Amino acid sequence: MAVSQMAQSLRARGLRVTAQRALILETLAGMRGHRSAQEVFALAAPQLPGLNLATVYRTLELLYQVGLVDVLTSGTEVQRYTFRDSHHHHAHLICRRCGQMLEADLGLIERLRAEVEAQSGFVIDDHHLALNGVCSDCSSLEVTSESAVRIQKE
Amino acid sequence: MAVSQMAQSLRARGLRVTAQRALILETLAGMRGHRSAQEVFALAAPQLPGLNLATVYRTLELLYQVGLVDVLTSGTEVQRYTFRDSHHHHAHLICRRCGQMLEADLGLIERLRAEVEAQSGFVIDDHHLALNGVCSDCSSLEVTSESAVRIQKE
DNA sequence: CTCCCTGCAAAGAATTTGCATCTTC
DNA sequence: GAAGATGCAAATTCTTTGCAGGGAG
Repeated sequence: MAVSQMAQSLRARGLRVTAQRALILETLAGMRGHRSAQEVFALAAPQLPGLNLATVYRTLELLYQVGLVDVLTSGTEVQRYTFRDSHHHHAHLICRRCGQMLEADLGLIERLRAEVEAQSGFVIDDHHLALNGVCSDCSSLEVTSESAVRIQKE
Repeated sequence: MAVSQMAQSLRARGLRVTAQRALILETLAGMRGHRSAQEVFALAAPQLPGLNLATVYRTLELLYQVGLVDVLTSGTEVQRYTFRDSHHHHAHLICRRCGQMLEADLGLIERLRAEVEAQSGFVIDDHHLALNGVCSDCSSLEVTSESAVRIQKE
């Protein structure tokens, strides 16, 4: 379970294990995809009456620093966190038009890691490859209705 | 020059070329690295009295959708934009502790592109590889002062 | 028993929107 | 001249902070 690993990581740094932290981590771990602090809060709050949004912000940031959680933002978006369980090597395909985000699996990234670590002195524990472009739906739309295409949000 | 390309991209979509848009694009193009809307505004405003921050936000978002500009956010940060000139194939190394961001060049990513395009139907025009970890400075610090290390922001 | 954490509430930022007016095509 | 853009200012959201009380080690 994720929480026991968290306890270890926190204690190793003299940080404390609390009900809030455990709940927030488990909530994030249980959610699919990349979630914002607000989303995590919405789902976790009912489980622990009195839980505060500020605590969620503080905890996610802390879990990120400790390395249990990853952060990313795609397109024009707010900060999003992901639980770091399986090290899945996938890329994110982000469409400039509709903003949709797909995931594409690929196992080639891992190869870069050792190389980069050696060069930089970094200890890399996660990666995120974002590919920007236009998805097939949006690009076909463009061809169809010519230059009359309006740019819209969402 | 960047502006002429912009004119083309905009007109192709029935969008207009204005002094503000030209200035914002040129300003971003002239700045190194990844800049926030606020930074672009600060530098551009003196050039065009009356320029409004809201316009900068609207314009950067538009330039992103049109594909002239890229967006990214690393670690715990605000939205940042970059002018898309040279397609430099580099990765960003982001430290969980101090938040510093280094760039590491590597030319292997390009290979993935065709593959991913074929699989997904996306037309990819930019990429961004973020590698999260702990930089050498921070990791040596940890070893030295043991578990007494406090986690701090910035 | 000592700090670390959390809840609360208020402060700050960062972004977005409505609308009247000015411009580009 | 018509539809698109911009400037302003207000409204939203998202995040962060100061503090006093509660809780983990």
